[in-house]
Amino acid sequence: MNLNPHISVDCVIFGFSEGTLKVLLIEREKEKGLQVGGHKLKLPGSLISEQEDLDTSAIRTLTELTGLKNIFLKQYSVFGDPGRLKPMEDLEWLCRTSGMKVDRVVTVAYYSLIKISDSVITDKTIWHPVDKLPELIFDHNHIVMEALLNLRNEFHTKPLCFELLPKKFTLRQLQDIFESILNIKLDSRNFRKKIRKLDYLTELPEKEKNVNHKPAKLYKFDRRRYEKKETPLI
Amino acid sequence: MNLNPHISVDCVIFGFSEGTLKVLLIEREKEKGLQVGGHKLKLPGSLISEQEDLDTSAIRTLTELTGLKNIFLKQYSVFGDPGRLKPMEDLEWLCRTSGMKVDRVVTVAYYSLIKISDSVITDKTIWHPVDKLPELIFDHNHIVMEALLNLRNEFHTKPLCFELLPKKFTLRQLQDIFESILNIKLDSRNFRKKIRKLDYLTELPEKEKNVNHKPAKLYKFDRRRYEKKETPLI
DNA sequence: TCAAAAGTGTTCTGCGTACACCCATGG
DNA sequence: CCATGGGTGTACGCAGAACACTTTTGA
Repeated sequence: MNLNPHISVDCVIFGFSEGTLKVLLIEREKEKGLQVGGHKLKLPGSLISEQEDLDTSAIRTLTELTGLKNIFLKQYSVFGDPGRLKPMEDLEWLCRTSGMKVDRVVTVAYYSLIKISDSVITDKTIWHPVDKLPELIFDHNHIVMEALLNLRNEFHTKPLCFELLPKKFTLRQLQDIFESILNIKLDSRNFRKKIRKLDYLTELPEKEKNVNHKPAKLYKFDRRRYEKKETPLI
Repeated sequence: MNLNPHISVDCVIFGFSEGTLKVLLIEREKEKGLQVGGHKLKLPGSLISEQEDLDTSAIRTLTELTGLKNIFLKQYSVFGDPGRLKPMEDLEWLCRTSGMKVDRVVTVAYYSLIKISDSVITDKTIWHPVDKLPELIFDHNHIVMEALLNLRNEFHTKPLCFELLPKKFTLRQLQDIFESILNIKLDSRNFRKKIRKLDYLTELPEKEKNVNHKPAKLYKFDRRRYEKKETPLI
């Protein structure tokens, strides 16, 4: 496969567990003989290949590096500052691993939001809380922060929350997700009132089990019905 | 100036006159000896130069090709389909004019919205109504349509409308702009009620002149006050 | 019987919407 | 005095926000 050493793709994969939003990072291989930057983390991404569309490159790269499949990636920005491939040791690492003389790279950035529990990922990957990221290589911290802004915007209008829930879920779980991703508090009476009006959320004839409090009803998201109207959720 | 033959920028400049939304296009030079595609139109754009940031490249390119200065350009998407440089005669034209062996180009797209009357533009440029564009080179028709979607979205939340109005304007002018860009009808009583609540729109002690009907009051947009709150306009 | 979370209804306020008439000017 | 567009107010319905108590379960 022919790489194009001028353009890359990077994927910011958000996930949700234990009430916090996380990003999927990759441990850059520790290299002997090079002290600096040995253990840095990076986003899954790579140079694109010559005959591939950008979106396809992003999807393939993500699968190769993390094991994730069938993920919808949204392109949200491009980063092309001629000085973005700093510090020097990061650039050297890139030249070594790609086997190409790399100079300036414009990167096309994608993001997605997935359920951590479902995802089968390789052992080089790490889910790291977004709110206290270490220093990543190149401008990847910046790329993550921009993705987060985009995610929050989309969250209001698209049914992203259901990506994070099991098929059957309680309204409390749904509310928790809104609260922590958007970093707000919601009144549960008002929240439920609003939810009840959405005809694409259907109540199941089942309840939670084995909880030591009143068991909650289970609901599911009916994507068919949702597609018909494009109404903001919250 | 060193060109990078792998990455380009393209600018979709929208303008408004005679009640319709227009795009700024450039006549590709008619070339003798080449029948095909002689008179095609294109967006202002070009390959980026090696040491320049993407945004800077876009601004510079726009000025060079159209004469427009001090325009805020918003990056909204990237187009990188390996087959986008079709048809063949368009690609040949690009190689000839850039003097480079060009193969695949990923283009970063920007858009903006300006007042046509103000703009000093060179004589190779043409303002063309968006709703009946001819066939442009490469995938530029597609790039324009994507820009239009983004423009309409932004129009609700950002004070873009004032870019299209003179410093002093009437509420009718403002309403006309909303109606035609968003392609909707507004009730003028309700529209004015809403506008009156915005404290960053200030009434001037002046009126329209030389109209053969009741002259309208003039208003101005107070950007200072607007910056303090980021409220959607409509 | 206790702890813990589920579940429910009312009131108030502000916003969007529908709708019809008089006013000031130039010709 | 007429044509033209400027300018205004009211009433209704819906949605968001504030707010407290009862219910069901497992331990």
